[in-house]
Amino acid sequence: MTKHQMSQATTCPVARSVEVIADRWALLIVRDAFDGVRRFGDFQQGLGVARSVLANRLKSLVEAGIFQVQPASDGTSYQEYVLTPQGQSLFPVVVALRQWGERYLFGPHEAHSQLVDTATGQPLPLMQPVAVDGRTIAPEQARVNKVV
Amino acid sequence: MTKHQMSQATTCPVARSVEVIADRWALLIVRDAFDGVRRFGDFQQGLGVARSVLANRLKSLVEAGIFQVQPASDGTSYQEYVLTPQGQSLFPVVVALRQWGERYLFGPHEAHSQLVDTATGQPLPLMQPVAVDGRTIAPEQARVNKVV
DNA sequence: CAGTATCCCTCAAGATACTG
DNA sequence: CAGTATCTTGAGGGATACTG
Repeated sequence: MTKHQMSQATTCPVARSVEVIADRWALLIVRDAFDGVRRFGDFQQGLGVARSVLANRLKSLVEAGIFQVQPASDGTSYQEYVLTPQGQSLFPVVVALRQWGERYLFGPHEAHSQLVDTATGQPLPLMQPVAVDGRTIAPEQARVNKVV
Repeated sequence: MTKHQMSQATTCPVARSVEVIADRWALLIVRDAFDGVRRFGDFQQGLGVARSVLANRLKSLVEAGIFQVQPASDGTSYQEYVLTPQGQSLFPVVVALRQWGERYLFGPHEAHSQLVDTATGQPLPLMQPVAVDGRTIAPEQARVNKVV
């Protein structure tokens, strides 16, 4: 089954999301965007990705509605890549990945980058599980892919 | 920069998580596991993935500590692949991907699979944002990748 | 049924050089 | 600086056949 056939067929939102953003670079580009990066060169330097690859990914992400291109804010004639509302809605995905990584992929005393509240400047531990209607839901209480 | 070099260098939890699970199949395998799938053949049939690919992915996921292999519960001599606690902790990631997909990758009347509360049998809309210390946090209030 | 082994092939990724 | 064009390489994925 090809990717395209799959995207036509699947009724699973997880699968569709995976097709769009679950690749090596897309999520890191989005992460950097949340950190304020907007320019091609800054993405490129920060990620260490080949220019051609970055150009392709950004194009895909624009087509997917995650980024939009707009004139540079500093008056130069270049472009900026900024998250659309749809792209900003990926925040919980990035946070969930971050929380999981912090918890399982680092040693107890190993340093890692942290989430910071831009209002207070304080680090946000952010270790609460996803909440449903004000209560916490554990994996055992739900089935992820039940078709109804 | 190779993948391995990257895994040694990065202090970003998002990047480490991406290395482990952000590929085309891994997250779908985890999704199916949350839906109760445990056997090789069931994963294979459900995903439509090549056997060899599935075997590789499952091996990687076991090595990463996301799945563990255990004797089949039905008395046959085969194995079952079940999520470890670390693997179950990917629940928020899968849910976040699901929510985003539901919201942006489906038409208003297009059917999709849903999350179901196994206790009540009711579908869970699950559209609340990630909570921090009991309050809701919006993307604008935080930086994802600030190193502190 | 549950994998493993093999072959083939496509595409993603990197490097480099070039253009506006 | 911000891309585009081109080439090469290698890993990932599919199909098939084989084994316990």
